[in-house]
Amino acid sequence: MVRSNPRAGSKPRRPLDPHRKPRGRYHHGDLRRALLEAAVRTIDAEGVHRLTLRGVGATLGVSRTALYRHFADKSALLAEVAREGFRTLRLQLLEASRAHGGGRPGFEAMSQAYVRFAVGHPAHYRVMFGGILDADAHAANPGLAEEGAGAFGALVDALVSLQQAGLVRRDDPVQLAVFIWSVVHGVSMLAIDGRLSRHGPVEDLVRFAADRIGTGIAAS
Amino acid sequence: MVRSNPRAGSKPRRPLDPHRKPRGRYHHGDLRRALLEAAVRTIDAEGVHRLTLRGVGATLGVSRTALYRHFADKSALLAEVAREGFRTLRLQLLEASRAHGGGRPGFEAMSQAYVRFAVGHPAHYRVMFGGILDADAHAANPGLAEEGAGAFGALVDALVSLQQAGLVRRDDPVQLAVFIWSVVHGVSMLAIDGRLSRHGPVEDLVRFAADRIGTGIAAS
DNA sequence: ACCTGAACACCGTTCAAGT
DNA sequence: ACCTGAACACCGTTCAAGT
Repeated sequence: MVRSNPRAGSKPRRPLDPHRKPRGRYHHGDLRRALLEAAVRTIDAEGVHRLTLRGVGATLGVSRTALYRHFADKSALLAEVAREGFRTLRLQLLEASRAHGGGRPGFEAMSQAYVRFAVGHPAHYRVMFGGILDADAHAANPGLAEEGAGAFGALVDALVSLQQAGLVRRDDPVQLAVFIWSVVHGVSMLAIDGRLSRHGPVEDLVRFAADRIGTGIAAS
Repeated sequence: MVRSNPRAGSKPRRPLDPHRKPRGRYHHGDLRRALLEAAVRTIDAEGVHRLTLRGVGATLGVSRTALYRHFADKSALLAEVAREGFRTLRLQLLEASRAHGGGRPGFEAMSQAYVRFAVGHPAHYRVMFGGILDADAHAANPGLAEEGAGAFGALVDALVSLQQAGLVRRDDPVQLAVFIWSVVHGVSMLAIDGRLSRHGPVEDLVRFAADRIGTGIAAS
């Protein structure tokens, strides 16, 4: 996969797809965007620990240090990947909720959408939640926490609606949301780890969980 | 933290604690054991991504390749760390169950014990569940899956007891256990990530979750 | 502004050699 | 058996230099 004879040929760099470079001498239309997308692609295909800056550079036909014009370091790249992940997740949760109206069906649809996002983008999800980003990375990218809070907020809002409809007990909606979040997060993580493969389709487990939770948090 | 001037001095290796070497010319009483413990220590103190083979070697006053006598590679070391983690987790679950008898109190005690283990050994827990180990690592260490199944089995057994006592609805106990597992795993992961720090003590969330689940899975 | 190549200080892993 | 030092093929990051 990698040339085994270092510094041998003269300049056989730039492995693939030079058509990626739009025009202009040597800059992309939007290197930053391209970097982000390439990172997500290799992360989802091969896992975070396989992502190398030199690799994404090569994929884009760009030097391995070009990235530093757009991100402080590797960690900043990953933080941005996570931020966009939270944004996408929030949009998909809202869409699921909208498409199914409120009530129990809407609640289960959101749960399914959450787990579907995680299972559909396992490595992306892991960058968001897998402890890959440290405190410094969070501090350097305030938008990350914001988007994370936004995704969580979608859950809280849905719960509040259910409470107003008299479908859910009037506990603190934040505590309720944290509980629900734990469940879908737990299912997602176990599914991503392949630990649920012996136990039938994940959708079935999500449905079962949503039913049991529904009973557990129903208004009395 | 690391000497910045490479290959300068003659042999200022062996940074700390030569008293660690028992006797004999140059082997430990049990290098394998020492390696495992040193790995867990630095993992819990600094995180998995900070664990280097050269580092644990130096900590033990041993060459950086000595490890290869006891483990195939870094991944095999981590797999063994995970295996021991599952073993400890299972023992702590059983102990919590035993100490509180069956019933709801025993169930909540197990839940608390699970999350306590995770929060008490965050990086260790992440090696077990964080997707650090790939399929090859699992294939190379069959005991890992066994211990994982053992820990899960403790949960299933507890659920079966609750069913027999008429306290839990008679769904498939494995499906019930997977659901419960998702909840405690989700709480653990979010707690480890520091995402619950704004929402009060984790114990409170676990108690709340156990209550709501208890209602949700109660025998009708 | 944006990009490059060379250099630096790390890694994990292999291997011939020592006892 | 168990351990070592040197070497190899990688990393992320910095920096002077190019356009």
